[in-house]
Amino acid sequence: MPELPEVETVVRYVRPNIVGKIIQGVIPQNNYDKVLATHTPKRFNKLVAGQSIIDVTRRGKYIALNFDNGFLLIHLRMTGRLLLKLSEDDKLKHLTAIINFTDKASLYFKDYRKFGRLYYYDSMDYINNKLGVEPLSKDFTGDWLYNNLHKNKRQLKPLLLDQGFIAGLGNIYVDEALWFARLHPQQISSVVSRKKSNVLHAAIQRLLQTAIDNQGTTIINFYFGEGEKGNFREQLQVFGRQDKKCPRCKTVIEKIRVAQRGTHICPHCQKI
DNA sequence: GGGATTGTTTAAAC
DNA sequence: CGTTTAAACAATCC
Repeated sequence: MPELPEVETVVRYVRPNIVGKIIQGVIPQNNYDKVLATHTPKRFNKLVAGQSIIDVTRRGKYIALNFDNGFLLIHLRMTGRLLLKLSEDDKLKHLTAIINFTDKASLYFKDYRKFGRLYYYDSMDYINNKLGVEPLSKDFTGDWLYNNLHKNKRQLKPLLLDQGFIAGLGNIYVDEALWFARLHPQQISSVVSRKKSNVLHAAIQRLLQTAIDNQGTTIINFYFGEGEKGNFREQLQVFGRQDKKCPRCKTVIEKIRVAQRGTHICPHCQKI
């Protein structure tokens, strides 16, 4: 379940291995042309073939291969993985695309649920207009969060999950951040106090940065490189810890549903 | 077999 | 209009 820290971990893993390479072609696998979200395979290849990778960056949960002219974006969705080589036991039927380079190297897109997609855009404008603030950028300030929580009248959890509000948060880090700020996920955003908003702001930034430092969180299926796991799981306070005790007050953590998503809360610390 | 799981988009309902 | 809910997408696990 790659969220911002996991995507950043993948970017840092592939960047030194593919910067400078020239794309020869992008080949959908297993008849899954749908993996190319923006163009037909023929058109997609016309746009990316011959392009040199200047840099690999991240915007929200998107990975961006930067060309001199244009961008190839990759979204891992839930189970997507980027591999620099295939191991013996990699199941070929789970491959959805291969990006071939002119030096015979390849970047393999493996995705057993097939939700992950590749996109080509001339500029990042389309994606930038769709996505909200980068939570680790200087634009994401305490003032920004407080003001924008109060511009909306929505439940906190679906608001924080909305990529058009803040780009990159997912189920894990939202549950963790709300617990740190002692905020109930169904609290309406416009009534959050300045004090709690500030705690939430600090928690979001600290969680994301610490998770990146620990190469992300592996719950079930986040791996990068050659099967390496993220180490942040050990630092989770509520996510996946239903029926266990709240680290703060020892109340039993509950798993509830908010906006159709499994949601972990301490019923004592987090009240509406 | 039924239900939950995950992120995002889109459509419909409120 | 703003917000909420549900379905769709795919495959697997319990």
